Amino acid sequence: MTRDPAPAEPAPAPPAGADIDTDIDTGADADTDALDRIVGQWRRERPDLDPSPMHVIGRISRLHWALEERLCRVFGRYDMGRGEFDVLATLRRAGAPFELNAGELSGSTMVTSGAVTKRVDRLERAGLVTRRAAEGDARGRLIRLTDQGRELIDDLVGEHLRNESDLLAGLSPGEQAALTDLLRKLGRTLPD
Amino acid sequence: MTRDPAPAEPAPAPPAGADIDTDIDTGADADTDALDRIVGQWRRERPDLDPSPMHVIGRISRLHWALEERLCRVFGRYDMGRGEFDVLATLRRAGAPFELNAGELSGSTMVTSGAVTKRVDRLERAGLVTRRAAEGDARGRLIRLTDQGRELIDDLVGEHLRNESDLLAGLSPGEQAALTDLLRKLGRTLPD
DNA sequence: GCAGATTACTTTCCATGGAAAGGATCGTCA
DNA sequence: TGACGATCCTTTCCATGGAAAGTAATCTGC
Repeated sequence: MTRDPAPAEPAPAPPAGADIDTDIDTGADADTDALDRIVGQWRRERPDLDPSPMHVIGRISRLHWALEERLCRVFGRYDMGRGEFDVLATLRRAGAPFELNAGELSGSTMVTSGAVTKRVDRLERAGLVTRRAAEGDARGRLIRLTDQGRELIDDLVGEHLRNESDLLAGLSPGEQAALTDLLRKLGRTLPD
Repeated sequence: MTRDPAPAEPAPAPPAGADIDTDIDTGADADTDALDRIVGQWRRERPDLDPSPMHVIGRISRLHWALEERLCRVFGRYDMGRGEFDVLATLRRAGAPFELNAGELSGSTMVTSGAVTKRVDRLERAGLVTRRAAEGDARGRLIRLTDQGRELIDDLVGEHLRNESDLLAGLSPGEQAALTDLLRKLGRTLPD
């Protein structure tokens, strides 16, 4: 078995439109989704709490996983996982000579240095990157795309972006821009 | 070492405001962030491609992880991981008698049945849930909150929602509602 | 010029969850 | 009624990545 078919949420729960007084019509209609149901359940069970933050945070989480699943299908066609893709893409977009040290990769891909070591191990074994000591500092390791790695990521990124574009096709360009700005602002204003 | 401090993205990259012609002012200013830099790098390296979908999808991914990290701090104060929290919260919001079968938990929490088994194992060991056979169908297992589990999740959810509310405090109620609607629409219109 | 701190990466161990096989039970239909 | 397939959960094995210790090289201050 791969995945249980999910018999849907148990409780009925009310539709629940916009939960916050100021309602801005963005063109998205008020259809109910899994998060509306979850928020409705919380309203019923804990009327003393305001579950409305879940509308944003829960949807970001669910969308993340839904998108990730679809993106990884493309990576899979190239026998590649998300982690390897991130490393190749980071090296590629850094520009010639497509070489970064492990610390830069760790920072850009937001994983620990240990994870970078393992990702690079796999890519090196596949012949897509090489590792060499940095001149002048023998502690540093420079990871560089091979020609084969460069070709692969150049193909893959094209398909990846086509895929991403398809995934967003339900939103108009204006909606995509509005969403971008709201997400950027949320990221900038996160505490800590 | 816990996490390398990330020496920031290597290339400078242009500021890049809204990439899509129709620009809707949502109040978020045009400050540059990590994704603007990434998109700028791709524009420079692959001017033949349109990297703008990354503005939405990349930010959803980054925000997901940033939020997750902050949410898990609260769970950690209760010696609890994200997976256990999800199970307790799902049982709690289902309402009395706070009992669901493993399949329902699997569907609601979006993990495989195997993962549910392990999460429930841990919660059972901690005395927060019990497992019993469903009457009428000996294959089914009913997972139910104990009183202790109910008390814990009732406290924890309060803190969790306060935390989520703080995380969104940088957005006005109207912006939160607009973001909710856009995310809901994106979720509804995802291909597949 | 060298001891101790720091840096940069690797290694080891562990936690989590997916995939797929396994086991028990149930439903169906001959 | 009993065999076969479907369903529901558990088990096993594996992949991934984090935490923290380990290792080697570099820096700092004296």
